[in-house]
Amino acid sequence: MEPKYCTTIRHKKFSVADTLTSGQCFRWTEHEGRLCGTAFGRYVEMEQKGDGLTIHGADQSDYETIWRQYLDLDRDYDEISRIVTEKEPRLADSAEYAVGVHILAQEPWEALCSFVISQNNNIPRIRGIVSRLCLLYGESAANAQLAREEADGHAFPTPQALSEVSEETFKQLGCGYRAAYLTELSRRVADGEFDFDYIKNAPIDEARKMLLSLKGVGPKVAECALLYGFGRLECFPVDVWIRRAMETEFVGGTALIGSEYAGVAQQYIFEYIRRHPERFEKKS
DNA sequence: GTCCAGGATCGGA
DNA sequence: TCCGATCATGGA
Repeated sequence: MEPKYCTTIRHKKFSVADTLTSGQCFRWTEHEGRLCGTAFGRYVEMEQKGDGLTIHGADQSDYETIWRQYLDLDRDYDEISRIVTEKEPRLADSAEYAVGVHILAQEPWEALCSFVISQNNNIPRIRGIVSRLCLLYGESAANAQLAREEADGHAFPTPQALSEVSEETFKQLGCGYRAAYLTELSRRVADGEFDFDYIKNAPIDEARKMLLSLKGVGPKVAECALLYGFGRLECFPVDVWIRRAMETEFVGGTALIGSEYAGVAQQYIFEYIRRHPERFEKKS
């Protein structure tokens, strides 16, 4: 597929596969070693060999204006790893393990909506729901015909598009009790009640308060949306897995919470758990 | 059949 | 303020 853009990754430990399959977003699929999907209206396939990254379907302009920021390639994660480990030495294993995972700069609406769907749900099922929403209500990317899975070639639906979907339809698509949340959420956002650019730059507690005013958005979903969709790296989402880790590995709390890169540390912990689930299985 | 998942809401103490 | 029940759904 043309065009394609090749670059050398500065942060050599970066892993595009680990980053895109780390539970931050629910859209990318892997085919023959390529990560395939649509963001910002463009369908691309990403391929990494060592520190070489090829983005099939993107030209230099796309790279500079979209993918470089989306993958957070200009940030020094070695330095962040050092900073968070210094603040919390018990994190050293996780940080070393997961330093290849960057925090994605997703579109705010997609992150917010995806994590409303994620509540009390599991990742495969979340991915299925998101995929169906994209296929049915998301616009086709310009080169969507190249997509290996049809839904991968569709953008995440806009708030306007979802505001026209009935609650009953959301249920039929497997959203369960979250259907009512999606209905109200997309209507309020489509009505312009939320200025995402304002939330992006607002004082963090004000940003939290605004998101928490949405039905279906509690503390965890708000933190995820802020971290993955609004670029607020200090946010620290606590799900059942992180809670278990706090009860075993980080007894007594951690100085990380509230610090500048708490969200990155959280992602390192999550990644560590994800790769060693047997160490964190639910206690009976 | 039971338990669980990147939880939030609600009513009652 | 805090706590338990409840909320759909599909996989283990």
